[in-house]
Amino acid sequence: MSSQNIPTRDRILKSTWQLLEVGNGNAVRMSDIAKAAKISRQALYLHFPNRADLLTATTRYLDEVHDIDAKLVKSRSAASGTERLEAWVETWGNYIPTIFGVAKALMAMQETDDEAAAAWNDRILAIRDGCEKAVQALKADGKLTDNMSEEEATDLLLTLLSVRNWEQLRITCNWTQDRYIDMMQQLTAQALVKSE
Amino acid sequence: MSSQNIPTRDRILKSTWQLLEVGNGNAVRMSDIAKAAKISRQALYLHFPNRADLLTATTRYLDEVHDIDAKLVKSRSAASGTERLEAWVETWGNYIPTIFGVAKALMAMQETDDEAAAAWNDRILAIRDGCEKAVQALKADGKLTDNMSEEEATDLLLTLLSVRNWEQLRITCNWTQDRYIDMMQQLTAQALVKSE
DNA sequence: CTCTAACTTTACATGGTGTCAAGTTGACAT
DNA sequence: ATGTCAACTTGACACCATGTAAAGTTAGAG
Repeated sequence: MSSQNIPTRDRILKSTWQLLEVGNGNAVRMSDIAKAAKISRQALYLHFPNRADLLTATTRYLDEVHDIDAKLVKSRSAASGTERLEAWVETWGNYIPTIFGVAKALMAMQETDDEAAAAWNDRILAIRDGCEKAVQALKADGKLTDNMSEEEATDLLLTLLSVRNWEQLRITCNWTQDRYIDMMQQLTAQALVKSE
Repeated sequence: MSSQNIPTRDRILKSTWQLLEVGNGNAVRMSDIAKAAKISRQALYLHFPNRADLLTATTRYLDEVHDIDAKLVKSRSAASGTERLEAWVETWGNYIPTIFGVAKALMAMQETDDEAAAAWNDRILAIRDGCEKAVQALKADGKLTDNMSEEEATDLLLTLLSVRNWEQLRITCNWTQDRYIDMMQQLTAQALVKSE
């Protein structure tokens, strides 16, 4: 097994991600992860103090593996505000499937665990930042609708692009990923771009 | 205390609702409910076999108390498709705050408990029906956008009007209820009504 | 050969749900 | 007055997941 050579920590993170990925974020226990990583449940706690920490480390791991920063930089190079909004929706929307499992597990923990709540909040802030930048680009072009303030526009964009909405359309309603992206691009443009 | 005279079952349902309401659906235990209803934790199980059943009974109780059916009938009497969409968004959107606590608790249970998942799904189907009717009214008027099928339009409307989106805007982003309704009416109209 | 870091095994505390069984209480019928 | 029944109480316990604690194993580096 080549997986035996990978450092334990990485093997744990990879296993965590895979289990959450195939199970769509449902009910993955510490013991399941340990089994998948071929170590004892207790050894997990030698690497991560608790479940919340393991999950947040997994999101960081995914960000690294997929070099999300590079993709974000690319989406920021769009010429006009409308193109930038489109690019942002596409970039983030296409990243959701990757992190969905871990995100769902973190969201579920959030209700009861303060640490998990803080961790998830942190990630949301990063996404909100992307939304805000897109709104600002629109505003700079004089293309932001007069129906709302920049802050409201950011709130709305963040809400439309939520992981839950992706889950609803992509998983529950069985839309294709392309259809989801397409629809979100339309929807956000209609909502935020001034019509003339 | 007048509450001593109310039949136990009703007192339980009322307590459940109140606890979930004030706590925004967070972490209400069976023992908390028992204490609030002034009975022992075990007596709860004489009235409801488990937590999922208690929660679903609470939603039905709320539907009854607020006579939601009557409100829905009213929203269906709108003349045009666009008016009907507007009325539906307003009716449902204004009902969300009432059921939010219970809904959140039920959604949280859904991840692990099959019975809770089925119960919540049942409720969603009822709401989906409202969305579908609104879309059909739009279609009948020839006002449904050509961008999507009736089914897709229903999926989208259901997603936009989700409890999670309400929570995001109303609680997390601190929007007023009026602003929420207003924005949702705009958003759904832009997305679903044919522009000419 | 020894020390140490990474791991294993076993055991146990905690906190919530749900089950079980034996007792209490008050109203109502006979 | 007595028995019965339903609604409740009390106390104990099984289950399951997280997290803690402690003692033992093992492989590699000095």
